[in-house]
Amino acid sequence: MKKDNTIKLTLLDFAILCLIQNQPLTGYRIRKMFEETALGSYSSSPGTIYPALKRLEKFELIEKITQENTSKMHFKITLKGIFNLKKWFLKPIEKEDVEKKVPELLLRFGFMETLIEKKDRVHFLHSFKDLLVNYIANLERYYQKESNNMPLHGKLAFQYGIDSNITTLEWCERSIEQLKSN
Amino acid sequence: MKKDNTIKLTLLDFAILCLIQNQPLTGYRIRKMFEETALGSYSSSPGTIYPALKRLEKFELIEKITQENTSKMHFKITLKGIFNLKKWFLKPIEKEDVEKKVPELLLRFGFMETLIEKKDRVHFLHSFKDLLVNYIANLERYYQKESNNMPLHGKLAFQYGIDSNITTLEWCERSIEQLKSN
DNA sequence: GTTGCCATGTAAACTGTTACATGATTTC
DNA sequence: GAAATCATGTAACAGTTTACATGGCAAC
Repeated sequence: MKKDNTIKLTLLDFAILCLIQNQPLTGYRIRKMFEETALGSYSSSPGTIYPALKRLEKFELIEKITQENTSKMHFKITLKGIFNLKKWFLKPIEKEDVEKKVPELLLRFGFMETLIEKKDRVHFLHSFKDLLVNYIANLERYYQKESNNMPLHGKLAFQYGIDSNITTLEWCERSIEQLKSN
Repeated sequence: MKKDNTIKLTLLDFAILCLIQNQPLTGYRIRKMFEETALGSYSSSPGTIYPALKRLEKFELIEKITQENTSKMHFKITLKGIFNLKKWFLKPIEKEDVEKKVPELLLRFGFMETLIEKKDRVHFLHSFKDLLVNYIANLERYYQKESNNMPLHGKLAFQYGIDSNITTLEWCERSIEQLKSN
């Protein structure tokens, strides 16, 4: 019996689980995915990936398998891995996520399609949207009050923050429509 | 005589230098700035800030001073610190910065106003813009070719990447105008 | 006079970076 | 047969997180 069964995983760990949720991959393939695809923001160096795979294996979230034809070693997600991935996908979105962890939210959304029901995926976007509306209002309120004391570059950088959150909000709205009409 | 006079600094180190470039601050004030202002993406925990201050002091980029009236200890940027900050502000923007390090570029832009001449600040934005145009074209080319093989969520997440880069591009263009008319 | 904020730190555990190292397989 | 790519790792180092720890000062 374990005292603490909560497993603490990094964003990279989840990204790896996402990648292999549908098909087993070799460590090298995983590295190349991070290096060459749109997932480029995650480290692909061997000193990061191999220790991460070891970690995930230790937690029994992935397992080594050997494919008959090629005899090469692949990593496959386990049931426990699927369970943890699902839990992560469905975790309620917090204020803090919207303010500081948008890339993580996008990773979750981008890979939840096969494991999560449509109504929960739509709910994810609605929740994301609602928090964004609130956050943008706060940013605009702050800007109204403080912008006269800000230097030009400060103002522009702050404006960038508002702009990019509005873009995210509009993306949420369009994505909700896309999901509904699907 | 030192063999290697290149000082390797983290993004947090630069953020601290940015904050104190105009007025000395206590360690606590610096922490609060990261915690409460728009700079919230940088860690504000004491275990991060105080070691960073020690690091910067070791490199002689900041120094401790005591203000007469309050007798409290403040950190002040040194000439060497100013020099390194300026060098960082003026570093040419690379392809990789635009693809993976936009927050760093925004930090540089947001705090370069007092130390960098206007023509160089405009050049920064132009260079940023040009690299974005190219990156967005690549993303769109990729999307055109691959989107039919992508699952819905993959497409939407990828579209988010395109959208947010277009927003950044438009922000660059507007900011160039703002700088010019100033 | 106690609650809360100002203020500064340390220690352990963990993650990630960089560089090194090795060997198999594929391609020209 | 050489070069490039596939493939898997290790070691040293640096930075971050989390938790712990302490004490002064101000406000109510």
